Amino acid sequence: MEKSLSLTEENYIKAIFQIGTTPESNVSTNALADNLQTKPATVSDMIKKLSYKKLIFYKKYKGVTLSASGSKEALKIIRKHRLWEVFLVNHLYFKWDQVHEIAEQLEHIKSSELINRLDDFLGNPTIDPHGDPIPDANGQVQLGPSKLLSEMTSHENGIIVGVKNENPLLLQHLDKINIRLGLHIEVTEVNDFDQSMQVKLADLGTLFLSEKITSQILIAKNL
Amino acid sequence: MEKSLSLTEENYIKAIFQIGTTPESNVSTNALADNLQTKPATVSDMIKKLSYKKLIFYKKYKGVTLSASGSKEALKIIRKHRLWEVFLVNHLYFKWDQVHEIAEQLEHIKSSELINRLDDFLGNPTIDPHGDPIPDANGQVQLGPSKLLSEMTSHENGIIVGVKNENPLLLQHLDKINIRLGLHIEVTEVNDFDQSMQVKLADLGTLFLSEKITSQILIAKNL
DNA sequence: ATTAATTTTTAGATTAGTCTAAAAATTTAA
DNA sequence: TTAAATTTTTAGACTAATCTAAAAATTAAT
Ligand SMILES: [Mn+2]
Ligand SMILES: [Mn+2]
Ligand SMILES: [Mn+2]
Ligand SMILES: [Mn+2]
Repeated sequence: MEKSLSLTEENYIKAIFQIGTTPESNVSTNALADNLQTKPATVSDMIKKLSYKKLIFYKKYKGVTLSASGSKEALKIIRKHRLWEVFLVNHLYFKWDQVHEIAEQLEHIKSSELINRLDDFLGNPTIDPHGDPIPDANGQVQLGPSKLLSEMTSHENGIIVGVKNENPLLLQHLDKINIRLGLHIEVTEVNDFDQSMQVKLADLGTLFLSEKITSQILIAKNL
Repeated sequence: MEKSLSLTEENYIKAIFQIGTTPESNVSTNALADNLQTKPATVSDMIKKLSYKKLIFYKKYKGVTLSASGSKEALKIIRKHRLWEVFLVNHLYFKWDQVHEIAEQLEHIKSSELINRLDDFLGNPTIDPHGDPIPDANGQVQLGPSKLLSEMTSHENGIIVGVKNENPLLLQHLDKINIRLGLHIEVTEVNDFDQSMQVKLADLGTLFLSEKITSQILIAKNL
């Protein structure tokens, strides 16, 4: 019976998972320190511990990658985080910009019984309020392919399926200009100079968007 | 802006609240150590800290009592604990013997917005699944007066309104013999030798109950 | 009212997680 | 390819929460 991870250990595992683009990509000490708002020296210590526990692979100065058991843990935490976000938005009527911080706490509650019942209660959702996929009880995620709005060219169109990060200020701004998941969007013009765009939203008419925003919006890639 | 309590501090404050019968009663170091499954030496240290923070009154060797701010904190934690228990039973279909441990974790989630929305979502319940009153957002509790079944005499009757503790084995046993909150109960006989009782339950006929059980069941005191 | 038993506190260590400052390794640039 | 810049690790220290062992205070029992 291996002891369950501490809250801190869970946060490290999750950060490694989320920083690494591919499962094999090495995550640097500094990147982790940045993400976890701590100091590189602190990260170095924790890395040794996680490595000893075989949750990560680690070679000095070469960064870390998650082991199979590390990935499994990460997916469990992300599953909990996203299911709680769905609960907060769908049942407690929080806005999408208000839930991340609370979910950061709730994701550490230990009870697989609880999370599976919550999953059922919510109707086994496959995406969270920000369009991120929710891993199932076995850690499987099905993520429809998507691209950034900023990567699209004039006259391309598609459906908004997600936002790249959960910064409350970004989310509030998107609310303000009526951008939300599920909307059909068409690029009408791209300005070469600053990559700003003019787009047309279903029903809502025309909008100008800076690259700062278009680089955060995910569009479904229709296969 | 006073820093929020640590999980450990919260558990101490709650234990002091729950051990003390009246708000003024002094809670001993050993009683706390027992309740919190720790050692008296550890309690002595923590007591100093909580005293320094003015959450408790403390005189060496004389035990502790909660200050006004300490009581307020305790009631907030108890409110959270009991609201989460209602959620787990009413919406996730946990049994009443399965929720205490999970609520022990959930009670430490920090967000008054969350707990007030949860309260509304649940329909502002006044009691938890074990019959314990739920403090409102201002820390007010309204507890209908009750007495122990073991204190009743032959031919007395009343409504079961609570259980004194949340030991899963006790709760499971009560389930097994069909005793639950809201039932009308009448004492038909009390055996002087061991205080065991014969009782009649609405619809469910006659039952024999040992003092071990009757001393855990609360009956409404009809005024 | 002494003595004995119990309770509580202090003293000294330990572990997890954190920090700063300095040393070592790696990467980048001249 | 050597020097400079950057990244990472180590060394040493700190805080919160815990423990064991021993000392001090209180309470109970002769
Ligand atoms: Mn989130
Ligand atoms: Mn999310
Ligand atoms: Mn409980
Ligand atoms: Mn309860």
